[in-house]
Amino acid sequence: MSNISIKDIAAKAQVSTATVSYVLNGTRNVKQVTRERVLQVIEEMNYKPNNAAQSLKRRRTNTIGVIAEDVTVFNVPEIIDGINDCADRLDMHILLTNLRLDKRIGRSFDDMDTYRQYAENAVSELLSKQVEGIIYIGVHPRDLTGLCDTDGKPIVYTYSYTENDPSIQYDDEQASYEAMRYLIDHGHSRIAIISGVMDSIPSRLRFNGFYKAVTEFQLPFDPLLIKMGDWEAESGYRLTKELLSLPEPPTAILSMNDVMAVGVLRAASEMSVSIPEQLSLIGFDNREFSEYLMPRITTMDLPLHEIGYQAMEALSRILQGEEAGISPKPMCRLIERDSVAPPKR
Amino acid sequence: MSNISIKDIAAKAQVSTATVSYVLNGTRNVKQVTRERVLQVIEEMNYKPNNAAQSLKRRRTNTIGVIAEDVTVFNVPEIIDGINDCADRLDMHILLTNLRLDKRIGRSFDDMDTYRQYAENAVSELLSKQVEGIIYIGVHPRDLTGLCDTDGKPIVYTYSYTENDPSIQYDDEQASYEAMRYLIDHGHSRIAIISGVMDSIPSRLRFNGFYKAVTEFQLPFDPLLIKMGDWEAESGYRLTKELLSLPEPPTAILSMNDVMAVGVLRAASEMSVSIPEQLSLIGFDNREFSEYLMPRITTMDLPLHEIGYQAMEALSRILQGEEAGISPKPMCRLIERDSVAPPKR
DNA sequence: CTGTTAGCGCTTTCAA
DNA sequence: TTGAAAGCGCTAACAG
Repeated sequence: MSNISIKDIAAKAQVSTATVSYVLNGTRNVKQVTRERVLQVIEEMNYKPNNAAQSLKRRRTNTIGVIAEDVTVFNVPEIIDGINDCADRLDMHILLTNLRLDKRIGRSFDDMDTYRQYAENAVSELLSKQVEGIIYIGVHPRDLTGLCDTDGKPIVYTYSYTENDPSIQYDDEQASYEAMRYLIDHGHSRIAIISGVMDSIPSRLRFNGFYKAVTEFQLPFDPLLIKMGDWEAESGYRLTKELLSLPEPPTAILSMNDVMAVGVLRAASEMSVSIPEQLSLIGFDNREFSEYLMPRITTMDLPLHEIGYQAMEALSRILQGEEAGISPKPMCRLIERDSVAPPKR
Repeated sequence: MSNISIKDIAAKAQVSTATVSYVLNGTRNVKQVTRERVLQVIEEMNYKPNNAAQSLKRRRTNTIGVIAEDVTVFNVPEIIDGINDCADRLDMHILLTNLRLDKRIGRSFDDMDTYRQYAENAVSELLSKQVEGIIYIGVHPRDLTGLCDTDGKPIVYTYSYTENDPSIQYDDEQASYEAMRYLIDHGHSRIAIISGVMDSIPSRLRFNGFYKAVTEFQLPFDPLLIKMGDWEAESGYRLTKELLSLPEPPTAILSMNDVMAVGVLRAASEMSVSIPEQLSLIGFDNREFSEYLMPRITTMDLPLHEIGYQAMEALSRILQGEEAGISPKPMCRLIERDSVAPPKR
């Protein structure tokens, strides 16, 4: 059992506790033989320094807190992984709190009051554990201003943002612009878009990218090709049916997420419209299943790992007293698969 | 900034530090007015107790360590969530370490030496942080005997096991038996099975369940219906082609995971064998995508949340000085969807 | 009901 | 090159 303290080591090695501390931390020159003797005793007794005592004394923990709204939501684990990746390099430690929002409050993210309590408790606990900063991982990009009071400690948001604190997000607008360009490059001009719920940031940004491409490439603009979904497969299904029933149906659909793309697939299949031969499809998120569908769908990969990594970097920079710095937004990357082909004429 | 200590509170509230501590912990009766005064000052100054100091003094941290081999692997987040769920109720805290094994060593889990170092460091760090016990979450069920020396602190394994320590796993054998029964109940008797790699524990156990059903229900036993896959979609694809080319092909396939089931779907589609009309299919794992395939596939849901929950419970019991206790293995649950139908005759 | 005080295990200043 | 000793912020035994 680890009730061995520096004192036990000191006694057994016949030195003072100070000396043990010196060899442990390399804070001072210690005679070679002494050092070796101490090291050996440490080894023998399998001594592990008590981190609580160290933190108390040093008044530093090298630890940051990570608050995840829900670790079971698809984007979160990869972001955590990115944070870990960076933290390992910086020799920082992570204290992870899982708010379990999905299980506890379902999808009602609109009303912050319902989960503010959870967030506050998490922050409070983390602060109590002397973290030097916090990274907050949302499950859905939205404005979280006023959610957490971190008592002056720096906080960085990912996959969400606030008015005052730094936040790391990928470039949604660029992503949908790229997707459109890819479709256009393949010869499409009658391109429909199925959005997520319209009060969501990504929906708006992705629309911007869409419009930008439409404008820039002078595509015929047809409001009938713009459909408002709600992120769920059912809406993709329903809207695709509408789209394909149009007198002049689109030759390609850009779906704002992969889940709705599943609905597109189903609708197309039911209407005997084959993808990609008669209809091209691009999804968003590069969800794991997008690769398993038939056909495997072309989709936008979200730079989740990098978002986490950058969040950790930014926080570290702030901790060093530097500016958060505005590294360029991580970019999405198109994963080319089998759901896009030139339109048949 | 939280450099406010109990002393500051004591001074401002004109009491001793002891009194502050008493009201904070409710360890002793404190006169109503005094308590309120203290509480108010605490509130005013936004005081948060220093956890490091508390732990040091109390010699208890109420904290356990969780070592996840890789948080980005599908089974892990849900297990973590279960641990969290239980830990919240027990008022225990979690220190999570992500080994990042998938990114660092890929799939070479066979050679423990390649990752022992990571595991040892993780344990060592956790011990240093005074965790009272550890839960280890594997990404693949296998024997981990000798991986970690926890220096006498209790450890519970999930999704893996060792010879000497308690471990929580679901019942693989029962699961495949149930799947078989479901198929049999639907009228199938010529049932093929596509396994994972054969040196894996789940493969063997699921085979046992398969045999048990075959024996118990006196199905015609045909070795041609037994195929060894490797967990990947490609193997499901290839083996299904073999199966469907048999003089007397099976009417149903039990695939030992959902990924290989995707291969089954592809092969069947290519050979114009429709599922479930001409071929029934059951998968394993209830991966998210299984619901998005066409048809939505019937699959065995793994009780991941419960595994995590039970691991935490078991650890807590050990910490209380009780026996780990052998609660019954959590059961898998068949998720009925659209890939099973009676065989056509 | 409240206060004084010894220490938890460690780092670090000061002194030798 | 080493040691003595003062605390870091807190809890709890002891005293009143």
